[in-house]
Amino acid sequence: MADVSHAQWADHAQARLAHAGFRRGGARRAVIELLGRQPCALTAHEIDERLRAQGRSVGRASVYRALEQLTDLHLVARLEVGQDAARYEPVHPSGAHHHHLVCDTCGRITPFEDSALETAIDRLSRRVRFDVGDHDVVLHGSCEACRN
Amino acid sequence: MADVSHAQWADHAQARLAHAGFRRGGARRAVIELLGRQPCALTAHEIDERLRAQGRSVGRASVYRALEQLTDLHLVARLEVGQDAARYEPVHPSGAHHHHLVCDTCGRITPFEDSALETAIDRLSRRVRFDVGDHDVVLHGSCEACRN
DNA sequence: TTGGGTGCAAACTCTTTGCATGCCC
DNA sequence: GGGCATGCAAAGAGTTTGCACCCAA
Repeated sequence: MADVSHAQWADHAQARLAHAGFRRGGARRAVIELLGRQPCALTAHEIDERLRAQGRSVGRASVYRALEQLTDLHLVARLEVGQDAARYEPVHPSGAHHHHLVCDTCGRITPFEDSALETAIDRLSRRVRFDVGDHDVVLHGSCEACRN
Repeated sequence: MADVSHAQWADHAQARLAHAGFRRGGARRAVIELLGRQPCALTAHEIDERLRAQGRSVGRASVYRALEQLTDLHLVARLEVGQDAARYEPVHPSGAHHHHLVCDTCGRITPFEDSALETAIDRLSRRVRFDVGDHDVVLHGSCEACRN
C-alpha cells in the first residue's frame, strides 16, 4: 500500500514535469524514483550515494538540477534542520505531511505527525499579515539511543 | 525597557561564558553586544557587516567562533530558514521566544509569537520517544509588500 | 609568564554554473 | 535536426581550520 502511494507520487511528479514543459531524461527520472521510495528526507549527497550504490550513477549537478525543478513545482519540499546540508522529500498531493525530530547527537531524523500542531499552525496562518504557504517544524533533542 | 532586557541578555551571556571558563576578549564581546541589541536573527555576514559599520571590525573567524561557543552554551539559537546562510539570535533566560515568517520573495524575516502553537508543541514533546529540547517553526510565504 | 582570544589566509564542503556531448521530441 | 537534459570540471558561497601574534589572568 505504501509502495503504491510512493509509485503514485513518482508518476504524479513525472506528469507534472511533462505538463510544465520538461522533457524526460534518465537522470531526473532516477532521482524521482529514488525519492518516491523514501519515507523521509534525503540530502543531495545521500541521493547521489544511493543511486551509485544501485548502479545508476547520476552527475551531482543533475541531482541538484532535478531537485531544484521539483522544488519549484512544489513536488518536493526542501528543508534544513541545522545540519550541514539541505534535505529533500516528496510532497504528497493529498496534503498529508509530517515534521521532523532531529537528534543533535547522532544526527538521526525521525518524522512525526500531529494534528493539534497542524490546527494551531492553520489558525495562526490566518491571523498573520502574511500569505502563508508551507511550514516547517523541527524539534531538536536526543533520540532514545543517544540520551543517557 | 526593551533595552534593559537586551543589556541583561548580554551581561547574562558574558557571565555564563566566564563561568564556563572562557576568558574575555574584545571580538566576542562586540558580537555579544551587537546580538543583544537585535530584535531578530542575524546571519554571520550581517553581524560582520554591522560591526564594521560601527567601526568595530572583527575577523570573520572570530564571529563564527563566538557564535559557536554561544550556541554550545545555549545562549544563542542557530536557525536556518531555507536561505543561503544560518541565522543566530539571543536565547532569553526567561524562556520567552518567537518563531519566524519568511517571505520567499524578498527574503524578509518577521518574528511572531503564538501561545497555542507553543502549547501544541509542549504536549507533543511529552508524547514522543525523544528527549526534546529546542524547537523551530518556520512559516514560508509572501509578506504584504510582495504578494500581488 | 602562560594559554586562551583574535585575525588573516588557506582549506573545506555544499551548491551552482559553463560548456561540450547526447538524447528526447 | 533542434534544443533541452546530462555530466564533468571549475567557480561560488558560507563556514572552518592553521598558525602567528596579542592580551587577559
